[in-house]
Amino acid sequence: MTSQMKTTFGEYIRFLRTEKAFTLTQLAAKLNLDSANLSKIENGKRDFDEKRLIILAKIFDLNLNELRNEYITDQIAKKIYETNCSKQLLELAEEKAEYRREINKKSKKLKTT
Amino acid sequence: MTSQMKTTFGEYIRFLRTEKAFTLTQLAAKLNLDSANLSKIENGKRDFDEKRLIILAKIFDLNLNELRNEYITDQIAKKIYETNCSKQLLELAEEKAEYRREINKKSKKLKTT
DNA sequence: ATTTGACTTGTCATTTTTTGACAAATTTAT
DNA sequence: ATAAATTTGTCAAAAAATGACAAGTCAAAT
Repeated sequence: MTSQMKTTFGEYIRFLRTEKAFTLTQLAAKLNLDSANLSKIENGKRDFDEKRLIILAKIFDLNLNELRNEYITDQIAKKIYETNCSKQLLELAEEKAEYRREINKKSKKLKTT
Repeated sequence: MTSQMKTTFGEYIRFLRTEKAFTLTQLAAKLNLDSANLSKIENGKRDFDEKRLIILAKIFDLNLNELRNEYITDQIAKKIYETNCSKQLLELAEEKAEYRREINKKSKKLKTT
């Protein structure tokens, strides 16, 4: 499995966990989480808290940035899925994101002036 | 201004409002909203509640589906912007959304079996 | 210069959503 | 059959979003 795979983040955690033959309870403890809730996370019934990415990276010796990429792409995928956003609309969304970046640039300039 | 423009949803509402020469107070009343909060919405400091899309469409005589598209692309753009998601990662996100759709299809099949 | 109207900003209580925790049920492996 | 692992349901607590109102700025009109 490469660092960028097309699964949910929950499934990815499960993959990492089973690969190292941890039980839910074991991994949950490391993550300072209840095993029941970790189960829900792996099954996509709850979100993994972004704050725990750091420790998750440490546990499995992963590059934090790559892990974060896994995470944010999952977050956005979830939103795309939930909103039933077509590819065409997604392109528009990307342009709108670009527009937001432009606005931000400009407002930063104003602040320093 | 076409139905699909590259602005924020807040700016779009402001455009619609000023086009019809409504004051914040007037439009807010129609939307059953406080004018102060509508101001925040237009200035991107609060989100527009999806539930109000229906009435917004009525007020400005817009196609609800197109308006909804404006809305969801804005929502996703916001997420892309906030997470600093690159175009490359966005493609991955789209694939992951596709994956979620696949999963969903399969789970529906199981239910009917 | 004061008043008026439109808009913005800050704050806070309320509501809604998310999370953590625990108990109970189900599944899996031995 | 038993034990361990996992899943599911529930509920209180924490966190985030929303509604409401007061106080502020700003511009135009008087």
